[in-house]
Amino acid sequence: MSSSGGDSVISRLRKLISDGEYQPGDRIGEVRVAQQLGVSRTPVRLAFRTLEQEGLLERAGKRGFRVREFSAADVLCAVEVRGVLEGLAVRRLAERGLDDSLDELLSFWIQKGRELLAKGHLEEVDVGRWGDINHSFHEALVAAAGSPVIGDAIARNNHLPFAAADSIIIDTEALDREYRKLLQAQLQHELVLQALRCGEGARAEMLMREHAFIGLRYVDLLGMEPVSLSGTDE
Amino acid sequence: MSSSGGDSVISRLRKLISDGEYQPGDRIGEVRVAQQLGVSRTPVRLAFRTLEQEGLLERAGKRGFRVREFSAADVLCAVEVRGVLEGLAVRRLAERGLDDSLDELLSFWIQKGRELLAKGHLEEVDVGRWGDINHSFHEALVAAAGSPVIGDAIARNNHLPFAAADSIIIDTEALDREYRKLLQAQLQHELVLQALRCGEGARAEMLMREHAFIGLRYVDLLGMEPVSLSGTDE
DNA sequence: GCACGCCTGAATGGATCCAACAAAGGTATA
DNA sequence: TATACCTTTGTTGGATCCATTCAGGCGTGC
Repeated sequence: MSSSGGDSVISRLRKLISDGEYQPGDRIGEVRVAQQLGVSRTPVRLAFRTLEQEGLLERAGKRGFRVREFSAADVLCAVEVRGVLEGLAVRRLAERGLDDSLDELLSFWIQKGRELLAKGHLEEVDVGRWGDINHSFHEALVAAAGSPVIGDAIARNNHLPFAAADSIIIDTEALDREYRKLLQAQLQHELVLQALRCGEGARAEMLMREHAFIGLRYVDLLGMEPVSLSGTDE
Repeated sequence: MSSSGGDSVISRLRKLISDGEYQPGDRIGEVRVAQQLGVSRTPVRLAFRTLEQEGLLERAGKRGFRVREFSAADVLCAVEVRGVLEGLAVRRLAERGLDDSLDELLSFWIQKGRELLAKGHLEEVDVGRWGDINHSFHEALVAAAGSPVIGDAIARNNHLPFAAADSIIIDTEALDREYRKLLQAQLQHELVLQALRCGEGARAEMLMREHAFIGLRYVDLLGMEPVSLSGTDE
């Protein structure tokens, strides 16, 4: 019994790491994790291999693993990687043409975004809803790119902390500023769809690349604290 | 005893798959693989998780794995992914400037390539040597991109069959044609270095993207058989 | 006093055992 | 005869056990 459902060890361990329970650079042992999660060593060993492939862990010498540390530069780089990959996806999409059903789907999520932002300000509950809308839009784009390869590459990249498209840091203290950010994101979504409809592959690609930065650079511009991962207390 | 060294199960299994021992789409069982490799189920299970992350295996329903199948379109897509990622790497490199030691290293491998191709034709032993030179050049570029994130993404992408930069198919029957291909590749290497020295990020990126296609599209142009993976006998 | 080597302990990797679940086939009933 | 349920079997996931290896400490010899 217990809540040991299959891959739940992986996600629980991932959460432990991102919560800072295991510090970046720390050696991470099978026995301790197994005890902490209340499971045997076997699923932990399996999870370690998976998380190593995901990039959250790295081999510590010949023996064991350690939690990988990511600098702010790494996070920026991961965001750029997502940008070029999603850019590739939309360029291919523009080149092969946008079919009606996908146009409809994208329009649907754009309409949802419009409705969410229509009231002119942002409330705290809207944050999660925007996350869903944004995720669905991106997912639809990537899924339609013609091959699962791009989606896989993006998915693997998204395992890195703060790299995923839906990991925009929302400062609930400054919903006003966040609202302007989401307005910008929404505009970029609409521009991408516009470019796709016109078959403008290069433009769509560049828009998507720029769009990736919205969670990072735009934050800096607005004077917020840049993301830092390693060893910061909250 | 036996030759069961650590990750060797992974590479042996990878080889079994790429050799067509297990057909794409086939369900792959732990017991059979374990017996075939002469090891217990445990390392096989670990290898399955790793290969799943690498994209060679996929979950078959709720239970077990199956060998993933790649279409020609997927291979093309993986090559394009490598192109945009390596393009990103060199653009970042151009933007932050090329330091002397890297310039020296890249020049070294370019010189090696020049020497290899200087005699005006290609011999069979040169194929492997070109592979090494090419690999070193690409590796040096990616390693210098400022963050391991890009390199990781490329490495993961390279696990897909025929996606790696050093998996140019060399037709030893037509070394003359292959020679012209490698001349082109060498020229592209030199152009990239030129662009890097001038800080021309966009140009370097586009050159690198185009360079990625040299193993595929150029093959088609020359009338060779396009790569096909699934179920073809050799 | 320093260095080399041995010994001990701990942690990981591999093998085996047990349980749970899914798929398939057979039988009974409507 | 067809369908539904039950049984049986095979495969996978989890737990435990054994061997191997790496690291650290201590002792002895030079």
